[in-house]
Amino acid sequence: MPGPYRWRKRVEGHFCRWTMPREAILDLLTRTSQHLTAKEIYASLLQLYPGIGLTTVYRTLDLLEKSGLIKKFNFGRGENRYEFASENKPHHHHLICTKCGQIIDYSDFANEELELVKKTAKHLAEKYKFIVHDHNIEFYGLCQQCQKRQ
Amino acid sequence: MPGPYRWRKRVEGHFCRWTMPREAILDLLTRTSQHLTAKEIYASLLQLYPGIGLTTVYRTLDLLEKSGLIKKFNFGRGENRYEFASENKPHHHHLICTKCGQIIDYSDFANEELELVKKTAKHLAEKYKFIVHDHNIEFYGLCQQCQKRQ
DNA sequence: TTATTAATGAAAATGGTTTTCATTATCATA
DNA sequence: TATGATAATGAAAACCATTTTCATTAATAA
Repeated sequence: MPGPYRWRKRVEGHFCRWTMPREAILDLLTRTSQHLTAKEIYASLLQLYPGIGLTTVYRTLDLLEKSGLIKKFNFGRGENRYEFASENKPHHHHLICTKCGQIIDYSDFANEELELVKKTAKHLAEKYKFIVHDHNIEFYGLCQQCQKRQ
Repeated sequence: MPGPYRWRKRVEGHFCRWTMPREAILDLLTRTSQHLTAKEIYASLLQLYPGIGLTTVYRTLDLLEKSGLIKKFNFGRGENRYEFASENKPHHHHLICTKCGQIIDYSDFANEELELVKKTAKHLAEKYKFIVHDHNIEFYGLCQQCQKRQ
């Protein structure tokens, strides 16, 4: 684990207390490009932080999500997956292979997409009086490898 | 339950045998505009078909989904929800209230959206050698009622 | 009508996630 | 820099949607 409490300042106001497990979980998510499950995070941290509990991982992920620092996704495979959400990180969506579960981030046509999304959100706000906070776009199909071994 | 086996013809080729539970489940999904869970379907059918088992509901939903007659959604609330998928039914997506879970179907800007989706799918096929079979767009936010009682 | 075997339903198992509760550790205050 | 209030933790149990098992039932081809 890196120097303790590197994230404390970035996180101020969101939490009563900043602790080692919280630091470790957030730090791991900022360092990976993968979309990890709670169990994967737990397994990964267990090496550096033998005392950590899976319960704490779930609780911390919940808190981090509620404070907007990470995003939670369910790609229809039974478990939730998490990724770090930064203002700096480019807006992106996901390609999901329905065979092997591989997830690819893409951000192509982000401008056109954002334009349509904004327009739609505005329209929906008027038509349904629905306030849009977030949106999600995903494509399902087969990745290159799974096409071959089909 | 309506006349038995009304759906048999529409379903030919997808199943070895067409049975009462299958008829009842598919029929229910074609008659509702809601996005039902397995348990909701089970509870609803129990009145008309007292012998039915929840296991059969799950198994049938699985088969119906695999044969493309229904679609499965996970709106991040722990259970899957199902809706009838017909060629006649207009292409639509969902607004999900993050507070009460209400789901609204919308199909505004369907043409523009489909255009962008097609273009993106084609681009992704080239760039990532990924074959797109399906896509999903959803907006998360607050419905009118939940804005008031916020 | 019968035989084959797919489909069913009850009960048990599974697996991701949440809750409970006694213990530990953070941090504001002295 | 102690200290005390209480937030956070971890282990175990509970929860809950879904899947599996297996003996029984029922659909369909012959």
